Amino acid sequence: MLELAILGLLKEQPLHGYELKKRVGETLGTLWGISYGSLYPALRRLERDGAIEGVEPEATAFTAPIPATGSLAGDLAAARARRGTKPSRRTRKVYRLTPIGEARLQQLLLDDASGTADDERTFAMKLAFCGHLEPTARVELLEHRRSALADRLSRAQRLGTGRGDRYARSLFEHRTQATQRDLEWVEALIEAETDPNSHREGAAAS
Amino acid sequence: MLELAILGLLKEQPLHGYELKKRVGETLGTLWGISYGSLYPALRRLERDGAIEGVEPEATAFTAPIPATGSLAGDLAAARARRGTKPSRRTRKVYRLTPIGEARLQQLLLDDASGTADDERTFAMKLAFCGHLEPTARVELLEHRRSALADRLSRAQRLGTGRGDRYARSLFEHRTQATQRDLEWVEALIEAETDPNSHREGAAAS
DNA sequence: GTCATCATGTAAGCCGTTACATGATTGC
DNA sequence: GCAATCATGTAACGGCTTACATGATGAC
Repeated sequence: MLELAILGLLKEQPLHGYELKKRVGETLGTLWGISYGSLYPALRRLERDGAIEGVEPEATAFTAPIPATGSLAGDLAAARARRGTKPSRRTRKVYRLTPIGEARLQQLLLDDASGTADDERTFAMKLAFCGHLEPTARVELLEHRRSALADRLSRAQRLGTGRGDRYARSLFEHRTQATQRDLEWVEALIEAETDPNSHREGAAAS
Repeated sequence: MLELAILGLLKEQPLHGYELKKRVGETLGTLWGISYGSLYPALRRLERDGAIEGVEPEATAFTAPIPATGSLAGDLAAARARRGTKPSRRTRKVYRLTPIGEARLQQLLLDDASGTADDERTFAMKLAFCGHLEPTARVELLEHRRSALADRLSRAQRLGTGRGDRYARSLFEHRTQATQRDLEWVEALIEAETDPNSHREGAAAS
């Protein structure tokens, strides 16, 4: 999951750890807040495995490329000096996805994590980054989710109103309804995917 | 969390591990399926701490109490022989809540687990067992949840439509709506709690 | 007598967290 | 120069899962 988040975000643009953490918070909202204690070790691991690599500081966030002198620290200082305004932050390490990392991302997006606890989070992550998937694979992901939700729903409906006191029952009902809405949502996503009309950029999703 | 589930279920009636696992699945539905690898160690831990204790086999599931001979295995066999029908299963250990366990349950139900990841699960568990709480404490639990959800919602609304491509945005929107519904649900629960009319047994919750 | 199910347990490991420690840069 | 924030990192630990091992019972 952590890997998926990191690779997915780096696919869009190079980032450093601190920023990465913030983005995960924005993308997954309340669903997940990663901690530095897991993030930084993960970054080093991914770098060791060749999935990500550091980028030269001055290439980071500015559209105009600046010729390097060979000294990293020197270049950084120079780049800062050249602009009068808000300099980039300091010793941060900006990472970028390598081809190996791309492959790894595809793999993580594809592989069947069903049956795992924490289905919700995993699917949310996958959905957030499924734009990097081929349309076919994307539909497959959505269909898979749909069938999982449909199963869950029918199981819940077979159980009726649930057991326990009114609190437990209310919980059960509320969850069942939530599942139903999740299902409808996923079905709408699938339809949007299938219907070529809604594929135009800027089309609003319900 | 595991402890909460165990103590909450045992509060209602004595059960053995295997059955406990099934009940958690029924109560929490898709939210959580515990595994034996965590359940049994937890049971032993709770027994060691005096929160739960084993019950005599024949007292387990039958209304008519049968005098014990002193030999557990003997009593079990005897009890089985006395009935012609479906005998109880074998070497299962049936546990019951002790006063210490009750206190522990109250404590777990009460203490502020906000800020923790996995808020959802924890609240779901607490709600499922909040029938064992005093009305005041119950309302407090609900109010606490309400304020957490309200915060979350307003933060989401301040962010607008969310970042990223249409998948990420759709996820964001869907989650925001889910939060809104959670909030309405909790508010309804609070109102039902406050209104003395709806406290009659058998009253239907919307 | 053997298979499926019920039932309990252990060992290893994963994936993350908390708490802590440290350093760079900017704003005042 | 001092505080706030940005930024990176490490160590210890926690809770749960998976995979494995074992045994009892009932159905056939």
